[in-house]
Amino acid sequence: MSEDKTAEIVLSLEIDDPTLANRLAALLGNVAGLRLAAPGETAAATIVARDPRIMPEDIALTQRELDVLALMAEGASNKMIARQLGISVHTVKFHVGSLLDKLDATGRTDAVAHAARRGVIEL
Amino acid sequence: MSEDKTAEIVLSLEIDDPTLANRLAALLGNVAGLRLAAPGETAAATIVARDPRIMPEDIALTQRELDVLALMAEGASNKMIARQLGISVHTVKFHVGSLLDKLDATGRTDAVAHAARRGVIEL
DNA sequence: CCATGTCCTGGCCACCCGGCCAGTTTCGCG
DNA sequence: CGCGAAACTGGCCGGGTGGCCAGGACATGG
Repeated sequence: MSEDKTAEIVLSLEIDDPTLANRLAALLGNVAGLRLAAPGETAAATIVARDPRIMPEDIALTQRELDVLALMAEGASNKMIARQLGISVHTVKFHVGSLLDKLDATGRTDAVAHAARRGVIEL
Repeated sequence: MSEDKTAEIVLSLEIDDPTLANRLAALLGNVAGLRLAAPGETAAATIVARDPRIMPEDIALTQRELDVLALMAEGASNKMIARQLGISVHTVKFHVGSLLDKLDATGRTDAVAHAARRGVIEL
């Protein structure tokens, strides 16, 4: 494969909105140095709709809550989290409770899902 | 706000690789009808590296397991899943057990996280 | 100095979860 | 026609989870 610096950049277009997709395709089709990927072709980059990571405002979580949240996302139990952070299980429960509250979740699984959706944590 | 059909499409560029990012920025900067988003600006679409959705191999999950998994990601309890799918809690547990096994997870939270990471489900 | 917020800990308890055992039905494939 | 895979159901039980009560320590800042 030629690693030519001037090689075309292959872009994959994954936009649900047909209008936006067509306009982008038309626009990008005329750009020298760019090429839209053929179906199934491996692209260097992908154009997706919006970006879920761009959050208008992130939730106000304390450092400790972020610690607990990160370990929760790893599937750690309260006991494991307690050991990891060097605190008691009760304290972990306390932080988990705050998390459920702030993230508007019904359980730890829901909390991790919400946090991931809002970009608070990176899965 | 002018909802002109010919308005510029604002693109956000989120590429870690500096080389690729610079080349794309240079290329796209000259395209009429396109504009790169200012920091913090809401973009119509985002350019990301590669595509996380392109998975070398997806896990072999049965339809029912996918049903259960989807509801798990919504934070639903076994009881809620059972009601939703019209099956017994025991059966839900059965499917959850298979899920934990196939996804190599230690609990339902871990299972959802793994599934999301591998693109099996969309958070 | 006292209020506020964060972090930490304990006990108690109903409920949920996951793993174990067991079984049935239905379906497609060889 | 058997045989396995998938789906479904049951009981049992130890341990995990989440909600409630209570309290204390420590730093920031009004």
